[in-house]
Amino acid sequence: MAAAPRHREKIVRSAAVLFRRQGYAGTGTSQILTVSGAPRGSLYHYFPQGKEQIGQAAIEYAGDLVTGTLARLTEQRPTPGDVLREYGRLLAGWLQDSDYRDGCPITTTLLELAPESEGVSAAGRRAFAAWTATLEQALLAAGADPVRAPRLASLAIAALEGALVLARVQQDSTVVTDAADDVADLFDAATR
Amino acid sequence: MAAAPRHREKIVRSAAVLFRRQGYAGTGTSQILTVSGAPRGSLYHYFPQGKEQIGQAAIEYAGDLVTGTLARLTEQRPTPGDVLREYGRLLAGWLQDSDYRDGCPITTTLLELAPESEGVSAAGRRAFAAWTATLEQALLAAGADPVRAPRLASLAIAALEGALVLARVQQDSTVVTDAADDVADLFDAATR
DNA sequence: GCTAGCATGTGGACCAGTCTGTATAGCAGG
DNA sequence: CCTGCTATACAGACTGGTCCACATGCTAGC
Repeated sequence: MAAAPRHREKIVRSAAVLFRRQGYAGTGTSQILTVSGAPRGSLYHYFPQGKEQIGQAAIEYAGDLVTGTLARLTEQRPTPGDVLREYGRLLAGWLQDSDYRDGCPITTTLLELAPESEGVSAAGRRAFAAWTATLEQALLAAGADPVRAPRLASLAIAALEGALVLARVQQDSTVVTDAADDVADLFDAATR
Repeated sequence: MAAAPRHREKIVRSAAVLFRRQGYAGTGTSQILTVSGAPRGSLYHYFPQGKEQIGQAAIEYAGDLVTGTLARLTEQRPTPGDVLREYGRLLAGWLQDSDYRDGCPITTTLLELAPESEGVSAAGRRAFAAWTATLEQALLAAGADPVRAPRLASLAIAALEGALVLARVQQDSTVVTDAADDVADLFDAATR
């Protein structure tokens, strides 16, 4: 080895931030390079398949962050309903703090590339699966019906995902906390 | 007047289809022209503010189609819950028929441009407002609590919106019908 | 009722800039 | 000295947008 690989991480992180705000096609590789401070050579050294591979890496990176946050909340909060309520509040706060620019970190890229790009679709599938699995485990641990749990978990992710779109367009994050609270009530009812 | 304006409509319709599948930035004006059969001059004749104005027109066009569908269902189906269940089935069918390419017709463009582009954001706001208003009216007509109705309507749109993203990535439309059915049960409970 | 003039819309050539991706030279560390 | 990485110059395709000559069909004036 030589010259520590300083740039790979910065490229992925910068790409994730930019894709989240302006979308995949709306973000040029040059912009990723400017923001990350990496030279073009490094980009194609780490990502020989080019931009699409960066899209995949960015989704994996951002997806893991969300999974980690959900897992942490699951440990901290007493019930699955409270996990969801708290996560809704977190999302609403981030949205407001960014002037309604930072929505879901993977949705935009996925909508632009899925199902056309297989690699990106697979990364998105893994991310969504991990998120729903985390909620599903929490529901099962709280005594929910094994048939009902996965469906409720998917509903929660879908509702939050959609609420983030509405909130961004309406520049009002109420819909996010409201949706989280409503589905959380369903969680409560299913684990009582 | 002279030379009947043949091309405007075709430009908007083609743009709506393309934006829905590949996103706004991922669709070039040349592609819109090829698909619509219009010449470049016509595009900038009808849309002097260029591509962004087409994005706005495409959102208005697609938004009105959805509003119309929801209004029609509201007349045909006995309860708001049944409207939602039926609409979920329609969406799932369209998604499957298009090999999971045709999701929500306005989400992708909105996520790419909102809140940066004011015109596009406003068009999206109007579309979402019309959709939720249609469901809200149905809920109120069925005797739902005036405080609860708008919130339930927003939840329904958010859940469907998010479910369409999940379904497209997972190439499985079950989540759409499931989400619609779950929220429809809430509609039923609120109008009983 | 003819025609000149005019607004509306068509068709496409063209431009400057940007895009993704390639090629290759240089550099640091084992 | 060889390998992993950095750094930059460059290429070809394509982008959104401008411009202008031309076709079309209504209307005012005679």
